[in-house]
Amino acid sequence: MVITRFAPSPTGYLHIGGLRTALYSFLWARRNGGKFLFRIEDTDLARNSKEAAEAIVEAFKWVGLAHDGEIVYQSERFDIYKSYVQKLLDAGKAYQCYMSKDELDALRAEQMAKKERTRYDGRYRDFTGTPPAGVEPVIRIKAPLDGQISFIDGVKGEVNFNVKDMLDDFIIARSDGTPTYNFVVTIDDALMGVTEVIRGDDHLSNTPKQIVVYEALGFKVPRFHHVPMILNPEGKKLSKRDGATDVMEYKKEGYLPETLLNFLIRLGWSHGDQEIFSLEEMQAFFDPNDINKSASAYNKEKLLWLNTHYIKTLSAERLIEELKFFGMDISAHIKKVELIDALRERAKTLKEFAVMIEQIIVQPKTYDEGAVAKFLGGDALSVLEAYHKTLVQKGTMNTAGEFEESTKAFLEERGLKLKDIAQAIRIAMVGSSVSPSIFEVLAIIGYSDVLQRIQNLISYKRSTCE
RNA sequence: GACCCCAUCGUCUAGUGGUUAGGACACCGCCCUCUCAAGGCGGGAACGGGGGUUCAAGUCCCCCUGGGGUCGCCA
Repeated sequence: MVITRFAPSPTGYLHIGGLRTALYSFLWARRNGGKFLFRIEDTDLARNSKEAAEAIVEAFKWVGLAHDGEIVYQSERFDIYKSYVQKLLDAGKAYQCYMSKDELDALRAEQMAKKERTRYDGRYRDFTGTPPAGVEPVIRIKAPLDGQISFIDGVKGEVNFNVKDMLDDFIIARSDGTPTYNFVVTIDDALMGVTEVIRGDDHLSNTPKQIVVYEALGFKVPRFHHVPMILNPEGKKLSKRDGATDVMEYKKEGYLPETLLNFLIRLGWSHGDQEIFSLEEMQAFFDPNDINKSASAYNKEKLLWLNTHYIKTLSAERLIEELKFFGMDISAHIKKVELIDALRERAKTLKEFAVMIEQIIVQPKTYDEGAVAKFLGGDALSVLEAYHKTLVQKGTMNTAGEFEESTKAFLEERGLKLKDIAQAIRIAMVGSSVSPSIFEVLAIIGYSDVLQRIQNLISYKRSTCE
């Protein structure tokens, strides 16, 4: 049974790097019929907030990655951690260290000055004397003194660390009694039965520490997959300054969850030349052993391209639903499907999509001056008036086909081309010279509103001429 | 600074010793066309450098260079 997990610490929002490792973990568990667990790493009471935890859960919900079981909060498991600290203490595998923070800082400064690597010197490792008064001790684990710690990483391959230049007796419980990260992750991963840990590259050098804990506690070491970081377009580490590292920011910008997932899975992973993956395909093909070793920069153009792809191919129902978030509810519009289909190939984001819809369904309040000057000069206005008259005589019209037929007949009678009137009609309908095919637009706007919009333009033009 | 990781078009990548080094995004050109898109066709564009190994190296080994990460009583 493959059990994976996503374990963010709630210090802020869910960022796209985190979402990517979550996606990978999710897919690998699903592909193997295993479990994908969710844990909130909130042991640092001072820095974590309930809101941040909720924001992460919300973002998770938006992209639609369902986890198995209840969410585990580390802040509710301190008793468990405490018992394991005690276990190590009793077994002589951990000890109390009475070194104060100031002393530690001084030691580090000294080591730094000597250009040595900073490390705890183990002064209380075998201490048996009387502890100094007034110092609350921290608990340190007895790490091996020499040798090598090696493991096979699913993406990096064999990784070796020399104990001498990597490890020291690191702290597993602070002086206030709360346990630290490297200690609790291993306990929880072991207790939750996690078999494969898929996480960011930045944890690679934590791994030997965690292996020390696994071994001290007699737990089975899981398989690790350290996935490379995501870089910003300049090739530097992605930071908050780069903007749009918050998953929910993508929702606000009008990206679909499908887009983001598809984008993220192709960053550092591939399946031949395939670019588009449904969630089902991702589940069928994804294997953490195929993840690239090198970091990858994300590029906005590709993200945007993916979004246009999904907007083009998604069902009208879904699009109508998604558009509501942008204040555009067209679920009651009689031509809603036509509206969606007329615009889906032009909108790059849902945000844009909403604006484009508005430009069609709401009568233009102003007209693009440049377009009016360019396309309504000469006898264009009288042609438009004649066209209006022709439409009035029709009594009613409904489909794009009907509008097209009448318009073509009108033009033919006068020896005109569609070119000669299309832009004038477009300006009447939407106020500018850009829109989808005019016949589709006419059908969407509807017969009576079409007449009115043409009339409006004519009146406007007449009034400005005089 | 120490340790670890990494290195194919501008970007994401294919490539597991023999390829005209393939695809995608972006860019440029042409076609289509009622505008804008979309779409179709075409184009330019890469193995960081140096040594080996081998009949043969983008692929294996070493060095250099460059980039990234970690060195907390943060996670």
